Amino acid sequence: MTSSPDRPLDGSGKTLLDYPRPSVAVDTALLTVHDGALKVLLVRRPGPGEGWALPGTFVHPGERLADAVLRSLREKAGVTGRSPHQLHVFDEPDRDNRGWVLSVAHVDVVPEAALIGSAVTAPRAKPQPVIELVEIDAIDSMDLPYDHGQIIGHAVTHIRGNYKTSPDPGGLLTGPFTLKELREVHESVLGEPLQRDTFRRTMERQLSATGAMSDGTKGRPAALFVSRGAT
Amino acid sequence: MTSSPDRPLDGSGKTLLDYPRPSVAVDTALLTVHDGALKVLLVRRPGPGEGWALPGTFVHPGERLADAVLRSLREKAGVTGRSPHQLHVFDEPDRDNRGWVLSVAHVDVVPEAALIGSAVTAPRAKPQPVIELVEIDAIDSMDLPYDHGQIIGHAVTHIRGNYKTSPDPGGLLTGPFTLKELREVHESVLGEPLQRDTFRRTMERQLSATGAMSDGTKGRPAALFVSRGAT
DNA sequence: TTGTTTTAGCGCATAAATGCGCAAATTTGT
DNA sequence: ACAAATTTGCGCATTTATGCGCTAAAACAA
Repeated sequence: MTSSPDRPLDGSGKTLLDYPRPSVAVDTALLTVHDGALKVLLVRRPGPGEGWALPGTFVHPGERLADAVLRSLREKAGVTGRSPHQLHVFDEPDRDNRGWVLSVAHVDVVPEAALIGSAVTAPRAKPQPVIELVEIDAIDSMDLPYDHGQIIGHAVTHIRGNYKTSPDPGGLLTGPFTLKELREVHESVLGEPLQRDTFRRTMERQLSATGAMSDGTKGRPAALFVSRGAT
Repeated sequence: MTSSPDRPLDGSGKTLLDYPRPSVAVDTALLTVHDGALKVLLVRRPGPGEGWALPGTFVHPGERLADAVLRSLREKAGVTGRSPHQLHVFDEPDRDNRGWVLSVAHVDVVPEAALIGSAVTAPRAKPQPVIELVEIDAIDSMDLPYDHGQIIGHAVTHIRGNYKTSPDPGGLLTGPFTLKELREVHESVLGEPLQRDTFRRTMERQLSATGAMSDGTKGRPAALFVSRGAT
């Protein structure tokens, strides 16, 4: 490829395109809660190097990293409407046998309900599913490619840190929720039980009561809340 | 450039080199404490687009991001022996008029003593210095290029977070130190006074007394400490 | 020897945080 | 009407954290 005539030349009379450049990929640990446990979404890689991996893609020209993440989640997993957060750039020069590839790891959280209609729940006409949710504790025994195991570790640490102080920062609960629902989703993410009063005191100042009560339950209906400042 | 014959082909018969790729740069906010204030190291950019900026460079093939950071600190500022931490990838497609450039922002901390002999303190034979230390509060009025102002903001937040809980995690104090010296360097980084007893209680469990006392002072000599787990 | 200087340990009052048992409140079921 | 179920507010004891004045300790100066 020849130099672009409309780009500035440097001190050696060259443009950026005259120098070797890496391919840049994005990989995303998409976390959700299913059956009371924190899980990560894996996709099946076809062809050589097949197996389970995090959804990812190479970044296209003119594309933001987050846009590449969103494209890969849609194309590989049928998931839309996320807002990924950068974690770390994995830069081992020989991490990919195809050549020099940097991977910008991301993390995002998705409510289980948003996976309805995605490849997770599509009828399994094929003998093997293209996507699955895997419990965090089962990742170590899966032999994922590249640094995907490390990416998941980073992601879990990051998200659990957020869940220590803020009410459902990942938006796992859609719509108003009760204090008990909030605590339970936090317990699922953090993987440990939480003391009811301590949890309530931490969260209540960041919540707004909706004035409505939960319904359809035997026993005292619980008050419904939304997060303050949540859109 | 033609495809490399020894690299795997993808489903379209192409290698990675057949696809457009961005240039990847690293930029580093190198922080230090000087005269009791937190400062960032800026370097002078020659030629077009001259002015002050964070030290940075393009990543070379086979090079880790941290190695590129170290190379840029050595070449642009004469600083060696650091261990940079990744902060964030700045990925605005048009952030650089030379073409598609991603910048991986880093942060590191350097003791003022390690700048001795670097370009900071070299005799100023030229009419303009090539390097300077700028107080954090003065950055907003400097009109730095690209996203360097944001990088500095991220870096300061990150480092100040570390200094809230750990004794001198950036290694600004070289060798054993007194509790007062430790507190003073923390106050310089955080930009606010700290309560003596509260600070001591937070830090003392992460410190080992050396058994030695400071000397050469009038008044009671203070005990000397090192951080636990510090190399 | 005494006084001054400097550092920091500590007693203590106060404030804040935590965890738990109890029961008020509000529903459904009989 | 009463019982059962469920949620959660709260009183309270306990634990933990904070800030400050006082002074012990160990140096140097006179």
